[in-house]
Amino acid sequence: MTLEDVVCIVGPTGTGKTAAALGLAERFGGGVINYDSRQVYRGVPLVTAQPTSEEQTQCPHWLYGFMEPVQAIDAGLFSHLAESAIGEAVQRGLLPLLVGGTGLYLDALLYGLAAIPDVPSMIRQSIQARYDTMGGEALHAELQTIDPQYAAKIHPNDRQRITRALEVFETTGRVLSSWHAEQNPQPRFNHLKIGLHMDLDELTPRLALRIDMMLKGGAVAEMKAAYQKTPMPNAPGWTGIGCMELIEYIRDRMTLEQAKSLWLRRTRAYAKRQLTWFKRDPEIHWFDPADVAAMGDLVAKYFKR
RNA sequence: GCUGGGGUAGCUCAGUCGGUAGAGCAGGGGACUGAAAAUCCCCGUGUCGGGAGUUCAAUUCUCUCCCCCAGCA
Repeated sequence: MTLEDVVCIVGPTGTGKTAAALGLAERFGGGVINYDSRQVYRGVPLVTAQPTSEEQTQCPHWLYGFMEPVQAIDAGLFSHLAESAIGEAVQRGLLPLLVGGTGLYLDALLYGLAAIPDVPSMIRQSIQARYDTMGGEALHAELQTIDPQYAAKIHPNDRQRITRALEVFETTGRVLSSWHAEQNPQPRFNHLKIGLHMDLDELTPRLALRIDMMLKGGAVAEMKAAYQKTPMPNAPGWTGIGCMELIEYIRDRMTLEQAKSLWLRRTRAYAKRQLTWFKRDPEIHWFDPADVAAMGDLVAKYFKR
């Protein structure tokens, strides 16, 4: 069985991935599939920088704004959904263009995940509770005895990874590093990664400008309406940068100025983490974000289209 | 003008019973295998407002000057 061709557009937030994707879609007859963990949520298209409805009419789009804010998404669910979206696009004769910023989701999709079953919420909750009462040191020490290999890789303060490792062990009776070891790293698609490169100094003013544009475009009203429908500050859909700050403002816990400056700082820090993540990926071909023609030439050459 | 509180890292501040100083945030670097726009790790020399005095030694005590804040005039 031959692998499907897919183009992945990567890079930090705010570099113009949407524009590049639309350019490539036009040239090759493509369909855009989202791999951004926050743009899947309904009700906040502006704040999460989803493609506008105008942009979405230019070619078919998948996986934008379809989840309810109370629903949680994770790499496994995403990978599953994206796989079928790719299938649909191919069936329609379109070149799938994966666009987004969640590196983990892209890896999960391209290389697959270990077949770890879902963790029952009872188990998750009890481990969370133990972390709260006993602390990271104690649970890390516990992990050290059951899975020294994985424990060595993570820090006692890393609550998320420690509790994940323990809950997987409790659920499956197997240790996380053994699950990971059985994975085969074969790609599941014939993929080409195109990176839009921009360093932080250049990106920062663009991010600030984008926040201003979002606010001018009605971001507060959008968030207010969405929050009224789902008035839970901790809903999974509200964990995106921008949402959290605007909710604080809406709930009168912050001035708009405070919300704005926090929003920018966190966006910038996020962009930096993305840069770090993508920087180490040798598969990525880096481009000037504006040079869509050069990206297209590489796509043409690589896939002989 | 008077009284009180301040002037310490880019910002907000802690501290030194006298032996030249440290947190949070910001910033820089990094990790990342089912919460990932998450979670986490590493990196801190700065005329301790200026000047003078006491002292072996002052950012720390004293005096003085400058600046900020609050209150009183």
